[in-house]
Amino acid sequence: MRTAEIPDIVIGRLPIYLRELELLAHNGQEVTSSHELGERLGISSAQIRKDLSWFGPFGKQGTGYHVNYLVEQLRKIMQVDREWPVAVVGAGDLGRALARYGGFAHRGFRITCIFDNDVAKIDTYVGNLRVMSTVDLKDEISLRGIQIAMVAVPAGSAQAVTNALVEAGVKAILNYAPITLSVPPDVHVQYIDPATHLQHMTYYLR
Amino acid sequence: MRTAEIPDIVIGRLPIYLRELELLAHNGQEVTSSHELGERLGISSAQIRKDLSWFGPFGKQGTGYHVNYLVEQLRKIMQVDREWPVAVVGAGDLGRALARYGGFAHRGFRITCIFDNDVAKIDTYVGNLRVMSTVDLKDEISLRGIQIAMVAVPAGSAQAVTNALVEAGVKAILNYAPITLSVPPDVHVQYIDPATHLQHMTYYLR
DNA sequence: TAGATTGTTAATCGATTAACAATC
DNA sequence: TAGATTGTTAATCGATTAACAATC
Repeated sequence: MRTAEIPDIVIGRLPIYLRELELLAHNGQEVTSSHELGERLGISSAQIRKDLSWFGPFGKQGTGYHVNYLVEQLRKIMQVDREWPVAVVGAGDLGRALARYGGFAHRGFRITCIFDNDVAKIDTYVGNLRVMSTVDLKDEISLRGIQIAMVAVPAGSAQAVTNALVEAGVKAILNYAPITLSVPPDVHVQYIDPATHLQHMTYYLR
Repeated sequence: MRTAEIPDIVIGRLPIYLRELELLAHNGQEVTSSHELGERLGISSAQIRKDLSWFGPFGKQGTGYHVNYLVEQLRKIMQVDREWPVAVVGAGDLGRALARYGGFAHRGFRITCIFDNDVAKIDTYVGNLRVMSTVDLKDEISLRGIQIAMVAVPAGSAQAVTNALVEAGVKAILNYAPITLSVPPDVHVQYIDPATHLQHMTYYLR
């Protein structure tokens, strides 16, 4: 049962738990505990148990959690027990790096198309992907039923690109442009802006 | 006065405020209000006023905030009223994209060196920067007094790279490797992992 | 002046932690 | 059994919001 009242801050920690559990599984570890997981992630064991308990009892008293089982359950919960097609908009350095990044394949995602508005880039290839014109963005994305997109265009074009994505039916946007996007309430946006992250830390430097 | 008790969650919003104010300034707007800013950022006006009030009174009743003045103040608070040298570790697609990214220059940062352990990459150039061997990482970074680094290496090397950075005196790390790092308490880490961000959103997709 | 908006307080809301019975 | 660890409750802690006097 997916209850709507689960806090978003809890949802945001699930991928971190999953990633660490996958690492444990990769190392051949079969069982772990909230204490061990918390230790490795810098999170309290109580918080991990509380977060998981929103979704069901996954552990055994005295024993802990079976790593593979918990991985499987978390993948189901986050719906990454499948492969989501993802569109990249922008075929600059960043867009091309994202399109070629090997880290998506085993985590539920596949980049299936890339767009740019620069005629010098259209019809060039990034790996196996032919760069398409943003003119065709809306048709291609809605035709393919793509729900997830990564925006890697300059700040000045990001809102227009976002509007086109939303019109095409995209419901989740990972935005690399250094700008806050305006989207309808049913569209999710996550922000990645390295300068913003760095500025968060410079506050603490002496 | 920089009081230690200011919540980190407040600090994390300051760069967002700054970014939006810089955009307003760029558009030639001279005055704004907590209401307008909140509207644009999807944050309540009360929260913006409360956040800013940790650092001083910056506005005028009835009028709001002078954009340029608030930009200036926020830059001082976050210490980005200067230029921080930043090291990039990893000269793969991502590391090179970061080293060439034009978005740092006006936000307080300059990439001043890039490292890789691949002999095929060492001594090649990324823009003006010569790729240096990770063998020299510790000496170069401590010699130059660099306090900020971005880690763009595979997950398997990220902790070792981090240890070297910490030994060299780095106090702020922006980590692109999909792994939770272990660092001393005086070292700050921010995480950017696109797959994690995407997984956060797939939970909500239907 | 009248209208607008700040800075701040107190109230509300939500998240984290501590503690422990249940039980493997 | 004895030791360990979960799942859950209640208490604590912290963050957000509402409201408004002050004042531009």
